[in-house]
Amino acid sequence: MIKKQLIMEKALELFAKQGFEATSVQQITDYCGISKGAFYLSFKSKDELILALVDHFMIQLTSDIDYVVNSTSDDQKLLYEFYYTAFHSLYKHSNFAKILIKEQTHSFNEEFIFKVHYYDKLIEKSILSMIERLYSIEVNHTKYDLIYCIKGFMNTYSHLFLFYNVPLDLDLLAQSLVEKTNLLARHTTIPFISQELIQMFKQPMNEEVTKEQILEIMEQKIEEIEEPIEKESLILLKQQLLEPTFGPAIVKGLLENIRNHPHCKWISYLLRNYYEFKN
Amino acid sequence: MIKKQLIMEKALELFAKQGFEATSVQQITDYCGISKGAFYLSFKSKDELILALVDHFMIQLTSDIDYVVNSTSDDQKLLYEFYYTAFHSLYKHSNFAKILIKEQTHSFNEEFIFKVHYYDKLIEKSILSMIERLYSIEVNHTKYDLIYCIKGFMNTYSHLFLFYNVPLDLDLLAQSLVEKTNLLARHTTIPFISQELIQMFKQPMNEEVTKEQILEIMEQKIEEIEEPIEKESLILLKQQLLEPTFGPAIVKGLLENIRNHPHCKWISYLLRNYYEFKN
DNA sequence: TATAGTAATGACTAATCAGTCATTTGTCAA
DNA sequence: TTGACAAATGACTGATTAGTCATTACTATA
Repeated sequence: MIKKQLIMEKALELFAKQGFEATSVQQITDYCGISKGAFYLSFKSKDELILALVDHFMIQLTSDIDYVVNSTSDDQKLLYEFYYTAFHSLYKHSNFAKILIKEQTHSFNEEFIFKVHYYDKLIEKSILSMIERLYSIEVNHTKYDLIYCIKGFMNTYSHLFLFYNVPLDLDLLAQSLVEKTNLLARHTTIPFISQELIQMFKQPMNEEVTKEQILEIMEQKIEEIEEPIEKESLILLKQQLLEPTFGPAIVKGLLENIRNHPHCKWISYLLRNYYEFKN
Repeated sequence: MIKKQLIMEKALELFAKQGFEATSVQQITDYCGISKGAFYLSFKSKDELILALVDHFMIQLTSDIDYVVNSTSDDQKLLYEFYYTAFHSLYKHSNFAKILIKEQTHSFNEEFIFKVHYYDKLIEKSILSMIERLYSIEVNHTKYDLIYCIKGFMNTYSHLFLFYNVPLDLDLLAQSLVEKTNLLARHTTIPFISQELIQMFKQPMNEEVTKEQILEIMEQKIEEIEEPIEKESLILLKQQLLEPTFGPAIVKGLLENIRNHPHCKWISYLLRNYYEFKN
């Protein structure tokens, strides 16, 4: 399991620098100081490795964004917190973000595209719930256009620190985009993404994650994790899921315990949605 | 010369569909119905082919944009015409635009990146002159931020028809982005791209194209082109460049004659800048 | 220490690729 | 018809790749 993480970390660096296809398995194993055979003990193929990377990081980005949208009670601060968190997360995982942008349009692996698309839809869902809360009905016929602009801003402005090494002033960036977003939200009268085009945004993304699937992931993570607090919190949350005994305060507290563990972000996200802890 | 165009056309399709690296020379030649050896009679390498494609299409995009900015006299319509023309050009050359976006971040070839960057700066220059004309001083400390947003809009919204097959309503798209751009231009108070960050935008791009270089390119094109009007216009313009004899009206007319020939866009751009036909 | 079972190795295979070049085919003028 | 030159061919080379597997090294228990 430790070996798997080593490979993922080292491969991440190489993929970000050279691209996925331009990086050979040999290069990765040399950089890790292990043999080629050892690589295939951890991953069935090179493709499986990149899919693991996508899951690992998109889970963090997705749940960071979802969390901030659902936990920020002050509407005045919400948009700022959203941009701040989103760019903070992208910056923290710069190498992954580079891979994401570089390989997004390369259809070398169908499952890769599908996975990225899946998480992208989740993020879109968070953004939608945020703008509906902030601008309510006044923005109803322009809201899909607005989502698209917000995602566009995220993409466009992240290039600055990802590829041009521009020093990142997170506070200023968030402030600047808050202003822009507010301007567009409050004064746009001619949306391009109209009612007709929304279909495009709504294609898949109907599959709900079932309780059984959540339990399965939890059991897996309980094995992996070593930190005592997080591990016990997970075990208790699993029991709670099988047989509700604790009140909402305890559950929320337990969720808070695991929220920042990189391996628990996904569970945290799934459970929050399951219990509908919106704020 | 005809062979070269055949290869470029067929390769363009394949690159757009599969990506540059994923397309083999064998595939291109099979698709053209020629042998592998014949390919290397037209291009020294696979890299030379993509560089030729970049030049061919970026010249058209760059000069389309520059022309519309410099020839639209009505300020009220300028921004609309800009977006309309830019997206029209991107749509017309969809296959190339796909390649551009797919390979932009892949540093497989340094010269490719350099070339794209070069034309990008030219477009940026056109945008800057446009917004300085439209909003003058009022937008002075936010103008680089505004350029970045405009380029971001172009990127973001072109994805819709390039990768999602969204039917393109050019008029609506232009209207929608005009509104957005005006909102940002007139009300932004917190730019992210500040005075300090402008340096990034100003790095290279000092090399002026000399008269000799223009003449060289013209001679080359005169050989290539068969249409009588365009050919004669080029010959006259070349004479004019060596020894000015005609008045500005004739020169402008001759420029207009060659403006829409796909092989003359670059010359047209260079000559307009040389004579400073700003409107 | 002996043994069984697991982890790790790296030489190997089969496939793919860009680019070359000896050979063949086609096209002129004499 | 001939001969000279140019255009076109495709088998070939050498390099690189993902993935395999027989062999070796290591570890823990008896």
